[in-house]
Amino acid sequence: MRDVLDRVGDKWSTLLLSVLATRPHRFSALLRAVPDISKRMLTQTLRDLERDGLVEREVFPTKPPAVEYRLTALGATILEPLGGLMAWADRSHAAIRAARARFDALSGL
Amino acid sequence: MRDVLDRVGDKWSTLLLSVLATRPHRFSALLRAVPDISKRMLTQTLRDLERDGLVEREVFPTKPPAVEYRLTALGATILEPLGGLMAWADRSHAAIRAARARFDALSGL
DNA sequence: CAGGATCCCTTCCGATACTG
DNA sequence: CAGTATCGGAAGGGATCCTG
Repeated sequence: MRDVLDRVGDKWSTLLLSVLATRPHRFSALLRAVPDISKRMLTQTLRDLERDGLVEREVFPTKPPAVEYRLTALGATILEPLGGLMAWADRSHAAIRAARARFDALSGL
Repeated sequence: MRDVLDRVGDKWSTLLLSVLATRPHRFSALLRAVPDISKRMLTQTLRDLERDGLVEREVFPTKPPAVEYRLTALGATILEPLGGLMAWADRSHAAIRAARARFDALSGL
């Protein structure tokens, strides 16, 4: 249970899942689509998602090789609950930032 | 957006929110209700949740002091989307574990 | 192009001891 | 009871270089 949510809670995982939700992407396309992610973290996060069966990897034996990543059927099922959470975050981020500002102001006294 | 999900992705935060969903708890009660959390992490996680306005803290000036933590109205609103995700995790953990076993078996060749 | 390997710095976090 | 303070090991993750 916890390890499942750990993956969802991972910043890069959620971003990658939402990028792949639209259409399959190649490695370098993901690198461009997700600014600030390093090659290292992209590789590692994709491996984790693949290991969990949320993403699948297809290698085209061209020269130079191309690799495409896409959501699996299982991976597609997480989009709805994940979207619910992102919608909540979107609805609530103003209230959260206000709460933080209030808290920090009181702490700074 | 990311920092909001970071808090949700935090293992202890989600556990504390679901414990507090039933009723308010005192510090020591939370310590007992969430096995394996250290005093340090409990304090820190509660501060973060309080800072974000999801949890509120009430101090009773007794001797020795008692402190009660409860969800705020904002904190209560996250329970539904969070529940959706936990339900997904519950539905999918078998498939995920199977995918992991398959992946690890192929990696070990 | 896609990714493995290495170095190294930073952050996380548990254990322990102390306080109002 | 409900914390705070400090230390030290473990883990996260960026930068860089190398390869099929």
